[in-house]
Amino acid sequence: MLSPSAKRIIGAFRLAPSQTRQDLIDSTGLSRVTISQSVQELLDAGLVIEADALPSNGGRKASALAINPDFGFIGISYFSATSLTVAVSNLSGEIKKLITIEVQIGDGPDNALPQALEALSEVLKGVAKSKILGIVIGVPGPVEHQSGSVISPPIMRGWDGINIAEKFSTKFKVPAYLENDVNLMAVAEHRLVYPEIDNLILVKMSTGIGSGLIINKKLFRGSQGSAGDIGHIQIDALRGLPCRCGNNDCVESFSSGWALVEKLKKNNKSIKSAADIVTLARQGDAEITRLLTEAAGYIGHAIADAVNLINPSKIIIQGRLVEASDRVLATIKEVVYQRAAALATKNLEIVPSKLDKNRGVFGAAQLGIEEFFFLNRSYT
Amino acid sequence: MLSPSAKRIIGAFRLAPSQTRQDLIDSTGLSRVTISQSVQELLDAGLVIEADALPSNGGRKASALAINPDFGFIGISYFSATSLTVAVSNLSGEIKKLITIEVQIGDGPDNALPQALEALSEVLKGVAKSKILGIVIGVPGPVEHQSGSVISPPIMRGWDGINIAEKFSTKFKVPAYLENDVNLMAVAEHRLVYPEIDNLILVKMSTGIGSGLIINKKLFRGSQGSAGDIGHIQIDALRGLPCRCGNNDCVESFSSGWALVEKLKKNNKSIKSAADIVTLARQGDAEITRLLTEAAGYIGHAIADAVNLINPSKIIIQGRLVEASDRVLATIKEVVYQRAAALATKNLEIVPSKLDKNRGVFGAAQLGIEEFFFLNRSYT
DNA sequence: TTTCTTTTGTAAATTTCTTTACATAAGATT
DNA sequence: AATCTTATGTAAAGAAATTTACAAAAGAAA
Repeated sequence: MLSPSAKRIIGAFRLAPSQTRQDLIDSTGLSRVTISQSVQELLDAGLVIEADALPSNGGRKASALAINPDFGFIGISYFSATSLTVAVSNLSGEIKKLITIEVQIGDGPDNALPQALEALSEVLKGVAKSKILGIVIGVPGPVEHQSGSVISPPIMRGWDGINIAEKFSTKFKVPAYLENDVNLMAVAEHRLVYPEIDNLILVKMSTGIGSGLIINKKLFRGSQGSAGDIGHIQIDALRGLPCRCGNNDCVESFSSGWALVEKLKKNNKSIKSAADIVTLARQGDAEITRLLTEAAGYIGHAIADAVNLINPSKIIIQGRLVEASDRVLATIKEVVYQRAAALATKNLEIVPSKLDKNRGVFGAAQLGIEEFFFLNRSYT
Repeated sequence: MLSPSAKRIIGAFRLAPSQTRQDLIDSTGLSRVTISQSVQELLDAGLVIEADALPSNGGRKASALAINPDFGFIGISYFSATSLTVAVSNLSGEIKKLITIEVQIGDGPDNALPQALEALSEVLKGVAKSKILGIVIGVPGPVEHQSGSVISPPIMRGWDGINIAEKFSTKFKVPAYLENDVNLMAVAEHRLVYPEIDNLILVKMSTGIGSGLIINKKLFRGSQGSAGDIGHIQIDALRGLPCRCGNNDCVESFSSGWALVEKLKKNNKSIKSAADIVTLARQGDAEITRLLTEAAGYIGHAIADAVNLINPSKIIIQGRLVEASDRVLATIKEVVYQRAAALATKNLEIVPSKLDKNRGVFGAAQLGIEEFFFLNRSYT
């Protein structure tokens, strides 16, 4: 069992991965003596390692300390609508192994769930059982945390009410956490790219439209776990357009990948998926670019609402549709800066994501690491 | 100087104002010995008092402990658009004195500010200087905390950039905190009526429209202090209606008290203020009731957006316009339950305020008490 | 080389809280 | 009245952190 001070030091490493003992004194508020002793305790336990010495500041060189990346590992099982990615992360958040296979999550859990358990156990083969510290499962649907299950998920047909987290925790005998995919992306952007930002929104515009909220540097889930549901904000201009959620006029019912595909199918375009839209837009298809711009406008409306309400200082736009045309991000910016209140946009930046397509997996790693360090505090 | 444990005990009283020593053991996690000793320390310091003994649970009666309400007092200066209320609260949040005078805040600070300082010093006359623990100033405009001033306030003409908090802290030689009026109302509703709710939104629909957000039981101000700006969410159906904020189509531009007054003035009604609307609506004026219902519909749109994004479990509706007709609240409920996503409304309650017209002052008292206990920790 | 400066280690005394143990207060139950 | 039960007080020993004080390592500057 670690001393309380040692735990505080671990906490400090979350905000700054590499720190000298002097840095730790400042960031934890603990005394120099306590830092000295507790760091020794962490070094002995193997949780922290001493990295290379830093260049001198005119005196003795300080030695950089960091969490031992290989102290343990997080297993990740990340579902998108059409694929499953299983991965292993170390305590630095580095993805050590990653396999993606095709899985239709809409076909229900009967195949997908055993497949995920099997695939995860496959990528975890090289890892000693005692070094598996936790598992994070990402899913494209609304998550209820207490029950570890998804509730009325629009695209995860057949998964409603199944305790997904429990399946993993039972098989691997470690804590398992279920989280919404877009929330994980928001965590990734915050922890890896903008850790100093207090309030941030990540908007994903792909097959569906959703967002993840970081409020006061923490993932905010809302009272039912459905916070950030920007895709189902209603736009009156859509006048009765049905959404797959059952309601009408949602941003998603026009501006999402699936909605655009539906619309273009009718106009006898040879379009089957959101990917085709991207391809055609990149080839300069004027009609599609016009449609994308219109779609971006509506998303801009919803984002402007979010800016007025939440007043974040950073919005990250991500998803296939942004990649399709520069007009998309440009239009969103235009609309948000025009529609949202002046004070709220004063220091607001709207930027594309800087992470690659595995951002959800990165976020899962970060979440798993934090759960391990801060909830499951019984590490020896 | 209080011991750390004593401070934790003080913190526990914020969540439950009356607790026995046994309760404190549970709520603080401290040991029985430490509770016993630290409570004695607080009793000696006069910060805590021992109230009457509670009925027995089969053994010795427990004695209820509470913060000593008269240990010190909070000075409050609360501006509305047309009035100034100065008040004194004790540490229980009880308002001991309250004076309201007519002041037009739109006439600028030259008269209003000295008047407020003078009036506050008047109500504080009976209070020993050493017992004034802090001052909270409520204003109907966007507040920037670092600078203690309002920024580009739409109705507080001439106040922009003036360090209001400093004027009070200089005169009374205690910390002074500037806060937005609607934020204070949200604090009041949460602390006094729904302390157990994690996420709550208070919507005020009066001359203007605004909201205050309680997120994870704490007042959420956003990155620039403008969070909760629900009144300037845009409604496309309004098609170019100018708002006093300079933009078009804001909810406020149709649904607020000032907008309705403007509209009704043109239709040659004998209407001068929002109060007249209330009077006529109560008399059953059909046109006004119809207008109010339409206005409520638009506010419902904006609230539905907020519900989708923030997923609170309670929304409190407050303001003159709600009091004008039962149709207002009914319409808001209808629209929100219809427009917001099913999961987000599953456990959502939309209710009228239970506090009286001084709710903002109550909130200021709560804020002042919390600032005193948790920021200004040097109380002897 | 000598003398700074920065960074870290360690011992001793002290403070704060914890656990353990024993004691007492005060009402309920029998 | 005797015996529970609940609530609290207090002393003693130990754990964990702090402050204080003295040292030492290691490079920069003179």
